[in-house]
This record gives sequence, structure tokens and C-alpha cells, in this order.
Amino acid sequence: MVRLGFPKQKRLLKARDFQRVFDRSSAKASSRVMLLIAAPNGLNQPRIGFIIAKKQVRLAVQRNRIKRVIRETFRSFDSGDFSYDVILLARKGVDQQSSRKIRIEFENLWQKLMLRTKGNKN
RNA sequence: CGAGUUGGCUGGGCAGUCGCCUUACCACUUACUUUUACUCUAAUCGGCGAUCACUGCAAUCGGCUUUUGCAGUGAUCGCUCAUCAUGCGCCGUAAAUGCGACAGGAUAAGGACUAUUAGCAAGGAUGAUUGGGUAAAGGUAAGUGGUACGGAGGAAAGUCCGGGCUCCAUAGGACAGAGUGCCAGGUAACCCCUGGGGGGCGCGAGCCUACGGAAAGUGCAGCAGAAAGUAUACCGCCGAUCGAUCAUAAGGGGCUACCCCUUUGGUAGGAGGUAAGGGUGAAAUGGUGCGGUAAGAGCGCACCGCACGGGUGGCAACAUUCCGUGGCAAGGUAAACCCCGCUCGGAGCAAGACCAAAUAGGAAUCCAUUGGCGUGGUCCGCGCCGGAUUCGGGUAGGUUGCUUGAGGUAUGUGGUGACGCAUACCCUAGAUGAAUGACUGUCCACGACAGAACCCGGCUUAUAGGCCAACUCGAAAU
RNA sequence: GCGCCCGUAGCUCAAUCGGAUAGAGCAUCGGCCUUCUAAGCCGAGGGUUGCAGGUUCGAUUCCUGCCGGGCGCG
Repeated sequence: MVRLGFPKQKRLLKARDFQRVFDRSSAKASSRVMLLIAAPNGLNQPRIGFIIAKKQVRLAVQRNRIKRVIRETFRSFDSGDFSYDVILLARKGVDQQSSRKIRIEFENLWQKLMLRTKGNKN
């Protein structure tokens, strides 16, 4: 049974964590409106952090919406022992897309990312 | 019914599943800590003792050697060391005490015994500090799981004003600077609000209004126009008064087909008069009429307007169909400089406070007590005493501030109103990479603008709609 | 959380302490030149001066409020 909670252990909180992911990034997946960067974290679960700049998404309501949608999607994943830290970078125009579209796009990118990290291992 | 004005309220509802944050409670785990019990004995400082070595002194009239004693230094070993006290007769051990009963039995009575007792007092190598382990109980923190309550806005936004709060002096004086500007009131305060006045717009309900001073001074006004701030005069009008000229109508005179003088009328002109008319401009020094004049003109008069003084009404701004005076100026611009009145100390929750951690508080240069820093534009004042710059190095983790407040709701009451007062009840986000979402079903008007970050009062801006109240205009009907 | 600056032609910039038609270079278009192109020469078009109000006779300029962009301090 997969637990669907979203506690703080599954988030990136400190500036240090973010810096580490940028320094040791091993896989990327991107689309027109967002970019995922992943780095191994040595835990038995993935963690996620958001970088949604005010410059890219002006309104606070939209920034909150994107975070909520993606957190919700991330929460519902059966990630298994995918032990990577992932950073989501928002690009311009995300706020123009509907929540459903963002959700689908993020799911696709996540699948891509999992494939790529496996490829790296081999 | 249509069109409109003003003010106020609301800002999708319901059900289910999963998830996030705060708080409270319960259970478990981990860490820390306190107390108690048991247990182990490590370190530092100090002290004591023994042995050995060295040095000095004495025992001895002197020297040497030896011995003994004392003192000092050093080394080694040991004790202090395992607990809320133990232990100290003698022996032993390297090492440590004095006093001392009552009652009682026995006895004639007492001693002895009881008794190294009880008790008292002093001393000390026995001192001071830091520890480890196990168990139990309690507390704190973190995490996990569970239950329950609560969980963004009317603008949370822009950061345009005003305050609270915190630190710097208790926020003080002067200048500079900034803001503000009809009057009265409300308020903690305001560039806010309410009521009133003046001006402008609208048929109206209503709306807008930086609305002090131009007689303190300085500046500015292109083009056009004669002239743009000083009063002047371009085209005009007049030319009474001046001479020239024409006519000769009237009168007079003379040398009588002509001439002269005066008057009258005309023409051109000049000195001059004038500001009615024309034209320019955003703006040209009251308007209309009559009189008047050479033509005109506030030159005079009437009415209107204006200014000043007084009265009256109003707290005041101001108003005035009241009275009087003045023929009538002193143009505009102060969101140009400026003057006047009033207001304003600076910084901001990354304020500030506490805990923990870290460090060597380093090097160079410059300035220096008429100085530097706090302190901000300057000076004074106040407080503190080295300061500034560069280079190098270290730390930038947590708690608090943090939500009970100029708070809300209801009722009553004072006031035209903003708002005030009284009583009762209520507690309503507090995150910190930042919490309200997702999915499903269903209903309808098919859901706009938009997310708290120390807190309030306003302003401004954005906003799908829906609801309520008051009022205005128009139409129809009664 | 504070503080400051800038928005003018497609682009880069001017415009005197408010004065009339908002100008220059590059770019665009047309013509000349050249066999053709480039360069050069001549000419033309292109502006709601970020938006909305206000002050003023008159606003790119002054004031107020919005919108957008940039910079600095902690």
C-alpha cells in the first residue's frame, strides 16, 4: 500500500538542498513551460522542490495554484524507491495553462525523468 | 415600466474520498534533563605519607667520612576513592582523641561491671572540582500514528498617506528640507471622513473642486496685435481754439465791372482732443440707455454690476431684497520663485530581545582629542570612547516578537452626520521554500478580481454577477 | 521592508527653467546614379510623447493617480 501523504520529508526545504541538486544534477526533463532537474539523494524516496520565480509567474495566486497542482500530482505517484531530489523550475506561460494540462504535462515529464535516470544507472 | 443618482450587503451551495497547517489530547519511538536506587573508579588541582637522590643547617673545637634529626628541591610509588557518612581500645598498619554518665542488676553502701555505652567537644591525609554504567519515576523537545476544533480578502494588491509597536535621549533647540492650505467638527492620527460655505457641471436626484496671499519683492506671457502691464494711440472720429484756401449768403468800409474786414458755410492740413467704433489675442482697465460734446469719455444721470465701511444673520467660512460712501481702481500666473499659517526627529519586525555556536578578535594603510562614533542634511545639545578603509578568516542555527486588538456582534442612548457613550456576549489564520487543494456526484445565476507574512485607520486601483434601501427624470394608468 | 530612476518614430537618442511644425541617425518606401547591387545624393511616409485626469491662454516639460521597465540598500 502506497502512502499518499505529503509530509515535509518529501520536500526540499533548505537552500543547501537546492544547491546540492544543481551541483550534482544527473538528469533533466523539460517542456515549453517547465523544467525538471534531478540528483540522487541516497534516501528511499523522492523529494521535490519548487522554484517558481515572480518574474515568470507574476500573480501569487497563480504561483500557489501551480505548486498545489504539482504537489497533488506528485503525492499520487507510486514512486517506489526512486531516490532522487527533483527541482521543478517554472517557465513563462505556465500560469496561462489549465490545472488539468499542467497535471498531464508534469506526469509525462516525470515518466521521462524516471527512464533517463535508469539509463544512467546502466 | 424605462433611464439614472447615491449608499450599503454579498463574493457559488451541498455530499463523499484523499491530502496540507496550527492548537489540544492519547499511544509509541528517539534524544536531552532532573530525582532516587544500585554499581564502576577515570581525570585535574591541592594535601599527606614512604623510599631514593641532591643541597643546606644542627648534633661536634675544627676538617673529612659515616650516622641521626630537621628543612628545602626533584623523581617514583601510594593514600585521599565512593559515600549523605564510615572509622579512630590494644595489636598490626607509614599515618590520626579527649571528657564521660543517669537508670539498672548485684551489694550493707560503694567500687568494679554495665561502658572503647548514651551524650559532649575537638581534631584530621580523609579536601575541592569534573565523571561512566544500569534501572525506575517525572519533565522537555523532535518524530510517527490516531481523534477533535479551527484555517485568506473586500480589496489580503499598489505601498500613496496616517498611527500603534520596537531601537536610537526621555526625541530637545536652531537652520535647511518636505508636506499641507475655505470654515467647523470627528478621530489615536491623517493628503482621511462628516456637515456647512464659495465656484463650476447637470432638466433633476446629484457630481466635481490644491479653494490662503498678486496692495512685500522678483520673474514669465511665443505668434498675432497700435499696445501685453506701463498706460499708450494703428485705422478711425473730431478739429470748438490756429493759420491757409474756396464760396460770397449776410453786414460794414473804400479809389465801386474790383478790393478789404467781420460773420457764416465748405475743402485740405497742423498743433491738439478722444478711447465711442474697427481689427488681434487666452487676456485690452465695467455693461445698457439717456443726456452731453467739436468729437467723445462715469463727464453727468438712471438701472445693473463692482469695491469699501457699517448694520443684521451665522461658532466660523460666508451671506445680505438693509444703510451709507466711492464713479470704478489694484489685469493674469504662486500644481513659477516666493510670503504667511499649520504639521513633520531618524530608522524599520531582516525593528528589537533571548539562547546556542564560532573566534586569534588578525594584518596593512590613513586620520586622531579644535577628533571619531551613536546620528539620520547641517550646527548645537545629549551619550559613548579610538575611528575609517582594504586584505584575510569565522559564524550566519533556533526561540521569541506573533496575534486580545484604537477587536467584533447585539441592544440602548446622544448627535443632522462622521462618530461618541453604556451594557451584555464572543475569541475569529499565524505559516516561514511559506498551510485552504485535488477528484467525484449534484444544483443554479455556470462563479470575476485575486492569496495574510508585525498590527490597525484610510485612500487608490482591479472586480462575473446577485440582493436591499432612498431619491430623480420620463411614459402609461388611476 | 525601504529608497531612487526611466517610458518620445520599427531601433538608438534629442527637444533651452512651459511657447506651437516634436527633431537627428539607422531602418522602410520612391527617385537619381550604376549593366545590376552596395555605397553616395535627393525626397517622402511613419508619433494620441506609456495611460487617465488636473493647473495653465498653451503641457514632452508642472501636479496627482494608475500601468510597465530598471537599479540600489538591508
